[in-house]
Formats: sequence, structure tokens, C-alpha cells
Amino acid sequence: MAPNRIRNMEEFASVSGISRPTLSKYFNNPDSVRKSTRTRIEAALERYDYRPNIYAVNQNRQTTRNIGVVVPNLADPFFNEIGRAVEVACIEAGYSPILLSSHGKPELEAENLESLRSLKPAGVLLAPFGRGSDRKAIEKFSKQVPLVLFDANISDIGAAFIGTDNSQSVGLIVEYLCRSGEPPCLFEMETPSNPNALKRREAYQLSMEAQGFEPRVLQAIGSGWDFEEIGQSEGGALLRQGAFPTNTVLCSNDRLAIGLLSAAYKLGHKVGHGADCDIRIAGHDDHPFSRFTCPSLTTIAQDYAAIAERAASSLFRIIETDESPLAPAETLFEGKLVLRDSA
Amino acid sequence: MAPNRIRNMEEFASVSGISRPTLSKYFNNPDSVRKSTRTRIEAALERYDYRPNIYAVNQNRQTTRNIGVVVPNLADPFFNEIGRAVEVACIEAGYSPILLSSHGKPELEAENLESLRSLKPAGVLLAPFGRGSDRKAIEKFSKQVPLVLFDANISDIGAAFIGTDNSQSVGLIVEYLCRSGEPPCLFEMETPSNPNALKRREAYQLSMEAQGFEPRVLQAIGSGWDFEEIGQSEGGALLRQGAFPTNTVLCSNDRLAIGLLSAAYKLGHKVGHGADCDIRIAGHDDHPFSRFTCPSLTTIAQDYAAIAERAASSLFRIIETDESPLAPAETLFEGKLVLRDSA
DNA sequence: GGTTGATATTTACGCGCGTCAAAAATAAAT
DNA sequence: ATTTATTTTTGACGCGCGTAAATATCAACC
Repeated sequence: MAPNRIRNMEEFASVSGISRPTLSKYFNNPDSVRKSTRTRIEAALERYDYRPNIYAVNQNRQTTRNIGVVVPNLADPFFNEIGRAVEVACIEAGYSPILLSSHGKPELEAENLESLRSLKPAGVLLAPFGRGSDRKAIEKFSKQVPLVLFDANISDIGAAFIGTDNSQSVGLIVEYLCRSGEPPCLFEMETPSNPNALKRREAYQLSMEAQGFEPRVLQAIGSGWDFEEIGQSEGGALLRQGAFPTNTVLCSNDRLAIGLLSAAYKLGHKVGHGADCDIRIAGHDDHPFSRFTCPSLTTIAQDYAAIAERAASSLFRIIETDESPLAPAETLFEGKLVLRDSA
Repeated sequence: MAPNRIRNMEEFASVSGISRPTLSKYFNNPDSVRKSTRTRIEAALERYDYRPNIYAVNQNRQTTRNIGVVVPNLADPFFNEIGRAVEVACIEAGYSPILLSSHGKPELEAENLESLRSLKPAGVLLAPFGRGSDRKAIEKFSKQVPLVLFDANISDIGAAFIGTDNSQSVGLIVEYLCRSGEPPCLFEMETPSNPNALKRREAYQLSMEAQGFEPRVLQAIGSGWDFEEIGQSEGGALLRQGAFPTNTVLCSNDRLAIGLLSAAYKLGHKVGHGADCDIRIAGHDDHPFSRFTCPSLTTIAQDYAAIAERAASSLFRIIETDESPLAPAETLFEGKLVLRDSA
């Protein structure tokens, strides 16, 4: 079917009987040519399987149709899922997403942005580390490339931020836990680099006070991304010491909860809301594995799909209308309570 | 520090006092210029932060320094880890990896390869689906671009294959299980699309027979990538029916085992090798979560790092020496037994 | 059939860089 | 200091495509 390979648009022009400038127009926007021409081009395309050299195409353009997507750690199922959702949204809108992970290393975040720059992306979707992020680098970057933040916010940077309303979501689960048993204490990392963790702590405190209970926060010592490991060792130590002030533990995120569940199992503590149970454990994020923990984990589901979709569409609008708001627009989605067996 | 921006190599040549062809040589291979010149260029680079336009650079090259990395599903922690390891190996060797996931959809695999073609990659590392893969498409692709397979093999395709020696690894765990308790039955997916699953079944059967036991295979009905879900529902059903012929279950992979563990917990079966336990469950792959299951999972650890490193270096050698072996070279790494609490 | 507005073609230039050949400069060796 | 080998510079061309201006063609309308 395919005769001698087509080497460039010139050749494709001659075999298809369409002039090169018209072809160029077509490839940039198929709707910009008359329908009859479009049909002829597409017929030729079937026969000859030619595709423009993307390097030559992008060489002169000051901006491409690439969208950079940068997440702190693709190995974390949460960022994996949301990264994938964002990717799909980009493809559906006709852009080419380039998904980069900073592998848990904040210094890689700035490097990733830097290496994106040379790809001349039309825009970038960034889920920043937070405290670990190089604020200046990101700020500088956002002046050169349309930037939308998601998951975690950095104040006054980027054209928009899309995330979960931690105060709503944490309020929801705190209220549930208080209503259905002893009020929860909060189990979190000692120095959370993620701004969401900070917001969740505040939300926990406010919510407890609003219901007339005293907030109690327990911190796990450790750093890095091995949350399960830290939850297991630190949480296990607290369990052994009987250091949890109530029989209900709200973990700052599911991964910590998974570690704590594992420690509780090892120690023979029965977890759950049954009458025969010793302790209740809840999480936050609806981690893909939280359905398979023992017992399954009561948690808060973030609306991954909505966040990803909104983040992407916000960016597209900025790119396509070429206007970015003066102050970053903030969109927060509500979390949903997912009741399972652990609390 | 940075005066008016440098727009192209011409400008950088004038401000740095080096001729453009020499700069071009430098950027293609810093070692190809005299040391004194190199120092001068690098000094200028510090001051002016210029980088060649990658689109212009790659426009004429018939091949770039991009390496495509295609895995079936980045959401699966196994492919996530190995994909990341491969990525790092590429970067260290001075290539630019482009990591693509087929999101569990075999048809996306061919699409991913196709879209890679227009990036003119120097080579591609592919972890194929196996049965679901479009053999002809991959075969055609491998004639145009150096291709190295890893994790799962497709016979006679690609220049090399690197994976785990399933017959060794399964033999190891079967031998251990037989030695330490009742001989295991095998729990696997009904129609595994992954060739490793087939090899593991064969290895299980051979190994059992070698030790004088009758192999018993139980299959979970279901398809797709929700292995935990299938393991939980199908495995749970088998448990309820008392359908497992022995008290020891070897799962074809950890994700299935995680689902089965969850089902066992729900049913109140005590899992482990203790005297008070009802059932032993083992897996294969050393999934990152297998340390945190309840109880922790006895399994086989694949040597992710070695596989990734070898796959990458095999590809680099083919690219750099421009010679591919007549028959695909096969390298298998041994698995290691990881003893934990579940078996 | 002639007019008009939209679309296609012709021609030509430029983008940023790779690369080649010849000339010039530099370094190493005698 | 002279020769020789190596490296750099100069000058020039081409890659595949975007894009602009002028011209030619088309479709539809009265």
C-alpha cells in the first residue's frame, strides 16, 4: 500500500496534489481548509502515512502543543492516579502531555521545570512539594509559562490552584468519628512538607473545638516518602506505649494509616468499629489500597477526576485566551466520606 | 547576571567569542573540543544560560538522544518502580527518557510506539503486555528502531530480553513451602495475558512434580488489571467454599495475594505459618506493599534494579555500536525468597 | 454570465542548527 | 625556530517547515 516513503511535506504535496502551504494549514488546523480539500488530504494520508516532522514544526513556534505535568512522586498512587487523569484530559484536548515525576526529591522539581522550558510547553500543570519547593524558581518559571497548580498550593504563584477543601473533608470525618464513638486524636508526620498536611491539622483542631472536644495531635518522627514504614514503626511504638489518648486515630493520610494498621495487626489489636474492637483508625485520600487493608480503611475520597479535569481545563483556557487572572483563582472540591470497616 | 537573553547559537557565539561550528561540536560532545576551549565555553555558559533549541537540533538528525520507555501500566507499582529505574539509567547515560504508560490497555501499546516514532528515538525499552500485544506492530517497529524488551518476552522480537527467571524463582518458593508445611496449590488468573503468569504456572507444575507432589491450580475468573479486587472476590469465594485443596496458597503475583489476604481477614481466617494459623499465603514480586499487609507477605523479590540497569545498558550498547545480535539475547535474573509472616 | 468573497497556489524568505571544505590559528615535537 | 599535527574559524549550504504576498481558482449568488 505504501509506496516509497514520503520524506517531507514537499513530497507529500506532490503525491497528493495539494500545495505545501495548504497542507501546512491543514496540519495546524484541519478545519482551516475547505471540506473538499480536507477530504482529499485525508484520503492521501491514508495511502501514504506521512506525518510532519515535529521537530521542524516546533522549531520556529515560540510555543508548542506540549503540556508539562509535574508531580512530586509517581510512585505514590495518589499522584499516579491524578497524573494519569491529567494526562488523559490533555490528550482529549489535543495537547501532548509530558509527565514528569520528581521522585520524591524536591530539588528535582526545579530541575524538571527547567528541562521543560526547553520543550517550550504551551503550559504546565504542577503539583508542588510545598515547603520543599524552590519558591523562587517556580515563581520565575510561572512568569514565562502559563502555570496551574493542583493538589497543593503555593500562595500567589501560578494562574490558578485546584485542590481538595481540606477543612471540609477533615471536618466531615472528624464529625463522623465524634458522632460514632470516642473523638479522634490526629496522627501525622512531625514536620510535614506538604501544605495539605498543615491544613488538615488546622482543620482537625478547629473541628474538634467546634464540637467541644480537645484536639490531640501525635507526631511521627521521620522524613521522606516512606509513610507506611513510618506509620508502622512510629505508630507501633505509640501503640505499645499506650500513648494514643483515645481509641480513635485519624491519620493525616491513608499511607500513614496503612502503616498503623499493619502495626496494630502485628500487636494483636483488633481494629474497627465493632463492639469487640480495641481501636478505630481512619485515613484521608482513599488510596487505591485502602479497600484491601485489614480491615478495610474508612477514609475521605478526594475527587481525583474533578481536580484533574478542572486543572487541565483551567490551563487550556489560559493558553487559548492568552489571559491569566491577576490573582490566582482557587477552586476547591469537596471530599466524600468513605465508610469501611476500620472506623 | 544574565544580560539580554541569548536567542540562538549565533548570538552565543559572539558573546562567548567562540565560533558557532565549534559550539555545535561542543554541544554534541563536549569532549570533542580542546580542554581550554571547553573551559571557555562552560564559563560563558555560566554567565549567559543559553541552551540549544532542541527542536532545531533534532530536525535534521535521523535519530535523537531520546529513549522511549513503554510499560503496560504505570499504576501498577511493579512497573512504576522498574520504569523509574530505567528512567534513571537513561539519564545517567546522557539520554532523555520518555516514559509512556499504556494504562492497562493493550491497544494503547501500539499507539504509544507509533507516537514514539515521530520523536525519532535512539531506542526503545518495552515491557510488553504479552498476549494482548500487537505482535505485528511491535515487530514492524523493531525493524525501524532498536528495541529491547524487559519483564515480559515476545519470542523473536527485539534485540534483547531481560527479565526474571520464573522457573528459578517459583521453584525456590515452592521448595520452601513444601519443606515448611503442606505443599502449595497455585492461585492465578483464569486467562493470564502476561507470559510471566504462564511461565510461573509451568514452573509451579514442574517444581511440584519434581518433589513428588501433585500440582493443583485454581483459577480466578476475571480480566483486567484489578488483581486485588479479583483476588478478594474470587479468592474469598474459594475460601468460603473450602475449595483450596491444601492450607497453602501460592499466588501468581502479590496483587492477587493482597486481595486474597484481605478476603481471608474478612472471613476471620488466621493467615501465617504459626501453629494457630489456618492458611498460608505466598506471593510473587515483592510488591512495595507486601511489607504492610496483614500479615506481611512472604514472596519472591525480583531484582528490579538489575533488570532495569541491564535492559538499559543492553540498549545503549546496541545504539552505540550500531549492531544488533542476530537472535535476541536473553538475560534472566534470579529471584530472591523474602520470608515474612504470611507463609 | 459576470461579480464577489473565500480558498488554493506560486514564489520566496527565514528559523536554528548540523555539517562540510578551505583557511587560519594554535599546540606539540623536533 | 621550524615543522607537523591538531584544533578553530570562516563561509556557505541544506534540513523541514511556518508564513507572507501576490496571483489564480473556485463556489455561489444575483
